Amino acid sequence: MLDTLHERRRTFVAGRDLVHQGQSDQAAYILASGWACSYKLLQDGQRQIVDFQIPGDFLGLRSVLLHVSDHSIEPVSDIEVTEVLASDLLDAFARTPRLAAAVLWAASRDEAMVVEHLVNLGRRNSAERMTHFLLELGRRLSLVGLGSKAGYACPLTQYHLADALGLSAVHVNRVLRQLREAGMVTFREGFVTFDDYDRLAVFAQFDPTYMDQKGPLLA
Amino acid sequence: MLDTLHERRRTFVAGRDLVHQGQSDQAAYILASGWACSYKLLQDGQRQIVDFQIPGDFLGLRSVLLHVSDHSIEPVSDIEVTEVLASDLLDAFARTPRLAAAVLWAASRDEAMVVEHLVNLGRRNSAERMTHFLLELGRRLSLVGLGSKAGYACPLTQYHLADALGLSAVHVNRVLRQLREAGMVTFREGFVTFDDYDRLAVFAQFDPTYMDQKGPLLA
DNA sequence: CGGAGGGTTGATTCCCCTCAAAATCAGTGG
DNA sequence: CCACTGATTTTGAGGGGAATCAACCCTCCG
Repeated sequence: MLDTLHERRRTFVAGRDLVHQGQSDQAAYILASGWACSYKLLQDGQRQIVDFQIPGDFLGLRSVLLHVSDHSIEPVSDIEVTEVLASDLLDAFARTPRLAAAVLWAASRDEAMVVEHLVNLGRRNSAERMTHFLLELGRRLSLVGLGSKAGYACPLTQYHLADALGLSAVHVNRVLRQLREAGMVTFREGFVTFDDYDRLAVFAQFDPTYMDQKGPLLA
Repeated sequence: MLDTLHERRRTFVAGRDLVHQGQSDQAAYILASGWACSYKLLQDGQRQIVDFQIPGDFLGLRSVLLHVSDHSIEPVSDIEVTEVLASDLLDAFARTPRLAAAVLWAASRDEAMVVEHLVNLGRRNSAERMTHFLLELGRRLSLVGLGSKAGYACPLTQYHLADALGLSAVHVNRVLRQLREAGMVTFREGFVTFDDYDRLAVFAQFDPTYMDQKGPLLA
């Protein structure tokens, strides 16, 4: 069923937005390779990154369901996606209720992720926040074979981290140094290396149950 | 269709959790009267309130869809709810695809709300954050006839505000005083009064488009 | 070879936290 | 009717974490 949806394959270059805040009648995409991020801009130019998307993730699902996009999406690296037209998706829901249930499950999982980010911003200090973020990303990448408890390749800049964690880029740099010198985690030259995974997990109170869902409910 | 789901009516007293983090196979509820809040606890005892629910809102939808609850729900005041059993909801999805689409839309709207809270925590200072929060609540209450641009009744304590906004209760108190003395908004004795709505909206960069959705897409 | 993007470091400032103590208020039982 | 208790709000003093401002470095690339 899903295969019939995989329509057009497209590529986008790093830095040029796929979706703009306020845009309507948008298509959704499934990310085939590369990384992207979804973010919101404030009027004064500040931005908050809501989440990063890695291969296998949906892009812009909420934009389709709400008819209008409340956020922008930027490719972090060059990316390949397969486009899913809104109309096709809706038709598929009507013909295959279980697909709707599956998408509902996926949307809930996304929301659980955003909720955990909210906790991260609201109640953890900068070092815990950074650690939790890097661990979460590692776990997600592991699930699709792109990482392990040793580490992973990571195309993000320190500016990306700052905008995701609600910190300044300068402070991100200091926190990374602190974590590196403490022998906990190293972020350098496009790679994240976990120097002491277990200590990191305790330090950040990292409890991954919110991302390890059993899969869609059996309707 | 929805009416057949409205099963048991139940009441809960303020302060005693309806749903516990980690609980599985939970029912969902529709809030008939009173206020509730969903929150997550950290191991060190801090808590982050994710959202408040007001009459008409769904409670615990995500818990049902994910089989297990990643958050707790506490009644802020005494509340009345109607219980919706998970099994009934799933049956209804199978029989009425449009209902699934509608619930998917509702879930997306909830997520948009959480995303805005994320921006609030990440990129606004305490006064802007407070203002934005009070405006959002006012708008939501207005939609169900419980508020206006003049203000609304609000059962929250300053501790609730602190846990929702990622601040300390002491600082919440100072911010409220500051806003009151600036002639912008008054939070007192269970009432929020907007003293200068337009100035507040500009100050907090409050753009309510993320909550004014047109309704479920027509499948 | 100049420029842009990204990373690093220091000095200073300030927002918000923590600790501490009162004041106010609602409920409760004697 | 009042003493007592606990929850909530208020205010002050002091400290610290992160922001801001300002350089400087490096690498890559047209």
